[in-house]
Amino acid sequence: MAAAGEAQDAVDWEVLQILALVGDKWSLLVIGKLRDGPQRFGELQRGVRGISQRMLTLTLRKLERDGLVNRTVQAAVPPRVDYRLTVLGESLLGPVLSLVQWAVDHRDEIVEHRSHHDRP
Amino acid sequence: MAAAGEAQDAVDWEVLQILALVGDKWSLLVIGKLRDGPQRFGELQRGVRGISQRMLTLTLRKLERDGLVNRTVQAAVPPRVDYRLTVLGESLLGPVLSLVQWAVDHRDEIVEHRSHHDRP
DNA sequence: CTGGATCCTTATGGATACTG
DNA sequence: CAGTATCCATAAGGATCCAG
Repeated sequence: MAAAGEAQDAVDWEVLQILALVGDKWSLLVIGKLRDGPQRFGELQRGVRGISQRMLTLTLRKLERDGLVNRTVQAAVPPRVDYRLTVLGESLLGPVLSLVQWAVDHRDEIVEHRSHHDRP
Repeated sequence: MAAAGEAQDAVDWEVLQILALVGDKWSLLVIGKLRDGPQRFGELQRGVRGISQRMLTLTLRKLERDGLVNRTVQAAVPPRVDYRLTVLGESLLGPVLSLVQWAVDHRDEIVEHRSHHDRP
């Protein structure tokens, strides 16, 4: 009977998918910024503190590939490129925000425990 | 008026805290395994597919330091060490599972979009 | 059984310069 | 403006050996 093991593997797969989507430093911050609505490349870079041009590009490419973000180019001079959350991307907002809310609710507890652990 | 910027920074801080807690490959899997109840080091290593001894140790140390996991040693030969989720750790389960549920609900959509993006 | 120490390879990401 | 390309430093992580 390998049903239990297979079920566990399935769960693991989902978890790893989540991490592949938003488990890096920038994806969640970019998605969070895009909550404000469609934005241009430059707006995003100014909005997400500390992100480099390179990482913004890589992050947007990944989010686009995974279907969370939509990229629209308007051929003009100077060029204008807008990024917006897709329906799929917006559907991710709920679960993510509940996690953020958890962090808000427990930040003091975490910080407290961490310092207490360093100096018992 | 810098209130908006400060609020955004606060949100960013929470997001980065989440990533520091569970944004790595193994933390979520270990937490997921600990849902089954308190377990020994060896059980965890067998339960979390592919984790090395080193990474299990490091992950558990981090989770312990952040107050998500409790470590109890029973002096004996051979030594026995049990790990269990703390109350704080269990409170994280809800938000995390809603995220997992999201991945379950949209896995087909994600896979489909990904392959479609590779071959347009 | 639990887990620390070391070596070594790869992945990540910042800085910078250049292009349509 | 919106990238692409390159170089380089650091971090992450696997394999292995050793010890209480």
